[in-house]
Amino acid sequence: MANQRLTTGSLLRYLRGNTTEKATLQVVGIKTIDSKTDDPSGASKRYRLMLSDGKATFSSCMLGTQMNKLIETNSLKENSIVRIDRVMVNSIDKQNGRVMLMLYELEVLQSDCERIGDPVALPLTDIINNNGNGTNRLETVNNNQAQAPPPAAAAPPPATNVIRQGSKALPTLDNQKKPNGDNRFAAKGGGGNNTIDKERIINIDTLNPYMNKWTIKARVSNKGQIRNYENARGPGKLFSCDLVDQSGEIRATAFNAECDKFHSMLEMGEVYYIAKASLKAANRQFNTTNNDYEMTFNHDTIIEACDAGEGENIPQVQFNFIPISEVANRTANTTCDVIGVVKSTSDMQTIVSKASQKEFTKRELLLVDEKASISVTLWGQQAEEFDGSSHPVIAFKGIKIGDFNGRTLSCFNNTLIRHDPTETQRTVELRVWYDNEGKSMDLPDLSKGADAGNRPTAVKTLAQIIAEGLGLGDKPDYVSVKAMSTLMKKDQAVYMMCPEERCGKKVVDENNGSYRCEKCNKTYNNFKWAYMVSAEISDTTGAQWITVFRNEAEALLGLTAEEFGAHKLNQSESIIEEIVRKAMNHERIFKLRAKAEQYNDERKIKFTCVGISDIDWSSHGRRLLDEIKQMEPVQN
DNA sequence: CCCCCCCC
Repeated sequence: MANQRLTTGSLLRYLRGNTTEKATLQVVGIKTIDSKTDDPSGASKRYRLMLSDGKATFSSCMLGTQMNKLIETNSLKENSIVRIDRVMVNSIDKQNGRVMLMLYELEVLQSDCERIGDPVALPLTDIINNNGNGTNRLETVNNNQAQAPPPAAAAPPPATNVIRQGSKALPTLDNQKKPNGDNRFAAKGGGGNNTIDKERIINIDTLNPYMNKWTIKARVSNKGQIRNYENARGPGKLFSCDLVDQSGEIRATAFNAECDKFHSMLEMGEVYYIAKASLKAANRQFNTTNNDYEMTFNHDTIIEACDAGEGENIPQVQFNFIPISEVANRTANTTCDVIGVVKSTSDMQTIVSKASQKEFTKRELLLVDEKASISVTLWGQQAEEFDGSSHPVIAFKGIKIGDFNGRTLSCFNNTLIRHDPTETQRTVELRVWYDNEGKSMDLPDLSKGADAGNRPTAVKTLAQIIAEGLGLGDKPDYVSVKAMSTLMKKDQAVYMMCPEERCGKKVVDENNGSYRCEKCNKTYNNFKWAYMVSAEISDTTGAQWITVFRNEAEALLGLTAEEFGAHKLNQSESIIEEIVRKAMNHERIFKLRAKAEQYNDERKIKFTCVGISDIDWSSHGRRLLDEIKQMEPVQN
């Protein structure tokens, strides 16, 4: 139907820089851009649209690649009606004053339609800087450009070749050398013809490589030291910092001359106006912000300190927290932001780096949230200065995910560590949760081999495991076996464990209400029950003794170590026998870690259970738990 | 254009 109302005049308003309105427009032409990049896969394919507002058309509208599928699925086609949800004006070629509209978000309102009206074409030139009179910019060049000789390195690219991944194909005037004196550095208060336009501040989350003439107002939320490097082009130096505003954050790096200039100027926590820097795709491996792009300060970058009080509305930092349990699902050696309560803190320790033979100091924390706990390593000065004795809420921004013994977190020296951060509601939530219940909860620890149970394993018989010599190598082997538990040392299923969170050692019951931990060299007035179950599992080919710890023992027996320990204390023999009997009468998949250990001069393969699964474990476990609970109330 | 961040 052709009766959709188009937003007359909106194209001109967009081109004049008023890009906030959500106009309804008609797509009157679609062109595929032959990107001529090195990438033949078509991944960088782009579409250029001609849009009509009923009265005017504009033919240089670049469609964001994430919407390519609209065209490829034939949802967006010639004469479709769309609503423009996010658009920006981009000056692509200042020599000739050409501009384009970047379409970042749009919605197809009506796929099939007839052509509406008889619109005329708007010029492709910079209407913003020509006061909307539509004349070619060459006739009204501004002073900067009038004095500038044509830059040798920047022949205007053909319009169809302009938008690509990466910035190399996108020379803008901002990247070219300005001949008229040193206007690269605007001192506070400004001066000259290259001061910052504070009236047109844009949000950090809208920055992209295809725009220029932007200014951001941002706080330095993290600042690195100057580092030296050496590569094929010789030695160099750099520093990086993170910049935030209310919309988001971005990483920025300065090399060599800019490194010297801006490292001394930018202060951690202060707010600055920043204009004219290069933008490129963020390197996910090293970028701890959530921005798709990162910034490089260049020759033309202008940074001006914000006057006192002017930056009050700019946040201190942007966190993108993931729950601790989610760390288990993330790729190792990437970074993330987490927040939690410090449940325990180790003393300072010293290690020697294998690579450099240098000594490093460290401290380990156990960080907890409502669902899980994880080991966090602090290094050097950060470790020395850390005081976790009051169980503070700590936020980490840009912390590295490691995969030792499950999942761990390890601080970089640019990891931001914040005690009781005020910018997030989580601080209060976690404080209340921890003080009321969290401090006495026993949560799954991602740093205690949690991921071992998740790795894919082959299913083999017990005879195959022995015949193939699994576990005899230097590294452990993981294998699954379909088997039934046939024997269990029920009297030794639980032991009294040191109450210290990171210890795990067996304590000696001194039979006077105190319990001695030799590892901690301390005497406690309490202990924790912990599982270490020796069980024999059997299949049709053989039998094997295995050791079953916490999570798997809970799955095997259907109750917690604390509950089991309570029955043991009560000397409820019949209940324990019933629990064990129920655990033994059906087949399950046991996931095992096989690893040879030396016992005097005998090499023996030790099998540790790292996972137990059942055909329908959840309903079975609940049934088992319900039955046990009906027998006798569990005492805590 | 860097990108090291350590050990069990």
